[in-house]
Amino acid sequence: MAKNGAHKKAAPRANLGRILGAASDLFTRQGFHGTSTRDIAGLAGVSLGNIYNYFGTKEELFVSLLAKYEEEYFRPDQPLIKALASTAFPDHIEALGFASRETVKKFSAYILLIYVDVVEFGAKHVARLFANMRSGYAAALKASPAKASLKVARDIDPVAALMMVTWNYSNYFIMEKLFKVKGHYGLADNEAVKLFARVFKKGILAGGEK
Amino acid sequence: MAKNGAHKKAAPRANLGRILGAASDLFTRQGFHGTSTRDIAGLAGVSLGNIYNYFGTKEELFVSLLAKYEEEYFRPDQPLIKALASTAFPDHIEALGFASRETVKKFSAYILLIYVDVVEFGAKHVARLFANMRSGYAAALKASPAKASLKVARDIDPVAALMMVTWNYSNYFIMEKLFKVKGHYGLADNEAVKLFARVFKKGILAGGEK
DNA sequence: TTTCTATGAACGAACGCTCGTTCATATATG
DNA sequence: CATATATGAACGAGCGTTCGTTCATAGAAA
Repeated sequence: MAKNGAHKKAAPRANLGRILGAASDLFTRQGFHGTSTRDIAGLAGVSLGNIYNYFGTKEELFVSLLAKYEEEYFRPDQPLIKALASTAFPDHIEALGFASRETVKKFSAYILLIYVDVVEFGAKHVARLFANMRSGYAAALKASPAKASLKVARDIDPVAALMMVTWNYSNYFIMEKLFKVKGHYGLADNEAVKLFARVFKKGILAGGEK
Repeated sequence: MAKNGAHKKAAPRANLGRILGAASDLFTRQGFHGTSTRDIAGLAGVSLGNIYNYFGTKEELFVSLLAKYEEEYFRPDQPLIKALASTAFPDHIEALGFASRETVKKFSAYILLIYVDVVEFGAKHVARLFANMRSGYAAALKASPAKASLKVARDIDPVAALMMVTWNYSNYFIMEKLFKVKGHYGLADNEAVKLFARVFKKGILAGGEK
């Protein structure tokens, strides 16, 4: 950071990161309209007016936050993206479970901001994300090392099955994390991951035991 | 020195319902902090001050709304509650799917208000709802007409399986309805219900075909 | 019946405060 | 110098809430 020598000097645009961090903290805890620009400036340790050197409006700041997280979320090295690309679906379903858990933990702020957008903006800024959801999963499956079509039952669409598994896991951990319930199934995380994988592989009905 | 009021003749406490209805509309569209008491009074066709004849504070109005919906949601004649009580789990898994769809449609306002609470109040008012979730499903299963333990594979906890099925369906339709994506799996509602039931019964892997 | 009193829903101006945003100004860098 | 960054007072609009008041109605008293 300090590429300049002995003299004290703030890194250029250092306050940008502080503003984004403070806004993320507050928006995720009190929502958009429940957070004031003075709150953000105060937590960031920055003057009120300085926020407007970086963002035209409060909503623009919110949108920038969403964009920043989105960019990070979909990078190939992030847990769920990596798992979707490398997992031999429908083998190793558990791997998708653990990747979902890691992702929800790592990106809980992002997920909460998406909920904020749904609640306070009618999903205005995130609708695009969900509109083409299926094609992302289809691409992941196509690039997958295993031939899913061979191992998935012939009467099941592999893409839909992959989405079902992934979202089941994600929603489970979202409920744990965001709704602040610990073990709402009465199970530890690993046990829940194993249970879901067991059901997804062979079904609930007796006769499908391993 | 007051003005002459234009009083409408109406049933006593008739405005209570109008206030609750307007608040529900607005809170679900703009969130709690994004909705002003003047907005609510205006939409309800009621004076600003009159709101405070019924509710001590704006937050109290919000909490009353949540309580009203909760009471209605858990009545025995509501679709999902009825389905959980009467369905012979794990038979007729589809019935849980259709009941979930009906419930999400009928109670979309309630569900959105729960999200509002999560986003703007840190789940303060709804945490209790989720804390003892498992016991509700366990009770439903106990009162179920079929002996679930006989038909569920021996290595699967029937209560957890019932929760998994129900929440999978609910979360699917919540995403359809609240996030405003139509057919995010690329399937019509009935097809999605059938697909999920198929997977839950016999699993994804080849060899479990019907 | 008529008259009086008590009740509480309804009103909306007003209060004190906070909101998002702007702007004149200051400072430091290059 | 010019440029980028920072400050916080100031602005006007809007906020949740309060409060003095009006008035339709109900019941008691005559």
